[in-house]
Amino acid sequence: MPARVRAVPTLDTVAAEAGVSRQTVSNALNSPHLLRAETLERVQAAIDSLGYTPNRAARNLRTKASQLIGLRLDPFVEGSASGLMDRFMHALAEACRDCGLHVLLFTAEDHTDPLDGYEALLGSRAVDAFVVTDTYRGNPAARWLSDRRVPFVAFGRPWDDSRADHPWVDVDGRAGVALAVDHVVDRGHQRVAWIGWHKDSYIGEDRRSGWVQRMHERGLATSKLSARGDDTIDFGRRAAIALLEGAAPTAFLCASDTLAMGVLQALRDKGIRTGGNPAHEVAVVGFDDSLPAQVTDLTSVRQPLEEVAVELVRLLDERMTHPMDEQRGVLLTPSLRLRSSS
Amino acid sequence: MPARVRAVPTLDTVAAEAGVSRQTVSNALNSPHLLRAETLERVQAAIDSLGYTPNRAARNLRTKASQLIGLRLDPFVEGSASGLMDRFMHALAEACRDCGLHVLLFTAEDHTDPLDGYEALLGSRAVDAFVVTDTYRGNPAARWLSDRRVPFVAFGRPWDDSRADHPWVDVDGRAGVALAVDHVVDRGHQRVAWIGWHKDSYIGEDRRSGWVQRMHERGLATSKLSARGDDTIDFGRRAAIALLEGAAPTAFLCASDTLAMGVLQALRDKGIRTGGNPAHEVAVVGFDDSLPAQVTDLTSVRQPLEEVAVELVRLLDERMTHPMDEQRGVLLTPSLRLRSSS
DNA sequence: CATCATTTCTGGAACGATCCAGAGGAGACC
DNA sequence: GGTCTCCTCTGGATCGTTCCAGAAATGATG
Repeated sequence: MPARVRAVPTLDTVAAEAGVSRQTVSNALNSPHLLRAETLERVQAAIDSLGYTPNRAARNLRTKASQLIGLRLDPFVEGSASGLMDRFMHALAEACRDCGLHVLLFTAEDHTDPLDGYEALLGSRAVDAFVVTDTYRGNPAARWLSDRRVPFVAFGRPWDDSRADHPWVDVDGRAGVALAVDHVVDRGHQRVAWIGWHKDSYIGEDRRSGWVQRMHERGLATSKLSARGDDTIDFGRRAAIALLEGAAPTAFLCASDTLAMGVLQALRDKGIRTGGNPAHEVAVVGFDDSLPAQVTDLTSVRQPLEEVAVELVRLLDERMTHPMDEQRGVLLTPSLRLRSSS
Repeated sequence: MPARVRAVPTLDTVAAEAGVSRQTVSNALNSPHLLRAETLERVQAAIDSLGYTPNRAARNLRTKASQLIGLRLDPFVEGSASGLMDRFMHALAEACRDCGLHVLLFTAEDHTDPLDGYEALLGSRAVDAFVVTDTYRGNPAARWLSDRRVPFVAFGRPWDDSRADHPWVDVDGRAGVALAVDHVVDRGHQRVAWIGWHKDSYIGEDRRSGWVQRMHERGLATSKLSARGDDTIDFGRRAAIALLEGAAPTAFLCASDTLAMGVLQALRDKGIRTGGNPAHEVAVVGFDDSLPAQVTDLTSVRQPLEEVAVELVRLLDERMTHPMDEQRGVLLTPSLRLRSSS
């Protein structure tokens, strides 16, 4: 004798229990205002007593929507990753929950193809929209998705595509670095150096411009105080040494925590103390507030990823409900996490 | 005049194009061996020319499966997180791809409730199974899911539940620490200390047992060489100082990179060099190979998360296709990432 | 009371796939 | 030729929901 298994309740089960029609139960869930208060109550009771939950697949089929947001994970680059993705995914999942959405992760089979993976999910209608994050060096996916009228939102500005008209959210790196300049200058530092990335990095130049602009606004010179190179600890170290032997800055602002780690090493090797007092300490500020920054007590510019996620989902939601509306980008301001390195 | 939109192709569209029935197209995709070679080719051509992709929602409805694996993200704990989650999610997404599965992220509304979120996804049949990761202190979710016969696999042993019979994958922390013992002892260290977590942590005691056991196997004493406390940098620092003033170890093995960071700080403060030579250097080994470890050049035990993910998905896949089979746990061995701290 | 508008509820059709039972045809064997 | 088997292919039913058009009940109005 087979075990008696209680069948999973459906709309019809609930309808029978409540003594109404299938459609009325559906309305109780999706448009409760259409029901008489007394009926609604009865249906609710039936739903509760049976423990009914609508079947997602059936709903998806009928409404042609999956309530899923696709997020492509690109290969984890050991060491260079600042660990932001972890925090970002948490924030995104949390933001999605409030709209009844969920995040679906996928990866490319061919990581060198920036479009791989999107088409399959789209064709099978497995996701309603995408969040595109890999915008560090231009973003082919953005244009491709745009051309196909696929709903998506980018984390990162379309630096290299002035025609782009998709919604995006980004963090104002320039403003973040300006904060850092103010911070060290307020503490009395005057020779404030910049260690950043190569000139072809849009993000790098944006952050650097915050340093240049704010330094000039504060009446300070920037010449001979700047270095550009790879995003490695080693470059940070070498750049710091070279600068110390040249213009002898008392503060270093870096385009990344990685570079800042190099600066800290250089200072330690040279026996120079770090801290905020320009008289006998050198200040160091990083960017991203990564785990290493937190651990080494490094002051760092922190991206408001939680806000970013909320804005991304808000834009997506608007895009999906009112596809017509013009949407512009959203620029959020980072904050400075003060620690003992400055 | 509305824009002419090419309708999304369905099975019927393809069937008409290929001059066969709907079911034949379905078979071409799911059971190609049932078709005559010539027919298969014709159907394939039709599929390609129309750019047909099966609709996921319809398939899910009919087959009562979503091909989605649920993964609950618990709140991101600033600082204490070792950043493993990032690498793990990548590995999991990648492993899922090879089985035609995808990862669906979700979060709890009430983070203190270890079961929150599971029921809703299960009731709506939005996911087929779960991967449960938060097994650091017992795991109520495992038993709850087990009782409901929900397919799931745990990353982490069921330490506290001997009756548990669900499949799991874990990393052999004891073996990892034993590797570390061998490493430093091979370099000539004899007084090798352990800095770990409180006694009530199963994982902590497991790792510690690797130290105790292997030390004794190598004929070395462990008494007065051990400290247990919170998983903080500060405790690591204080424990190291206390030990140095007592049994004066020349090597420190730590239950986490966080603790190891504290040890490194203590050594630096005391002007003691780190490295592998017991004559004039103190060796330090961490656990998890986190970003800070990589950045500070700390030798660390590295969990094989990529293998873990593959095994998890393999077990899930087996569980879903042969629900009857008994399944046991899988224990994977970590490796030692050698760096300059030892 | 008759009429009409409004609110409330109903049941058939549809979404796009797979399950299943069976039809049709080719070949084997007596 | 007849019968039986095996290989291919077909079409109706079905999964559980929402859309839609219209029916029934209710209330307002002359």
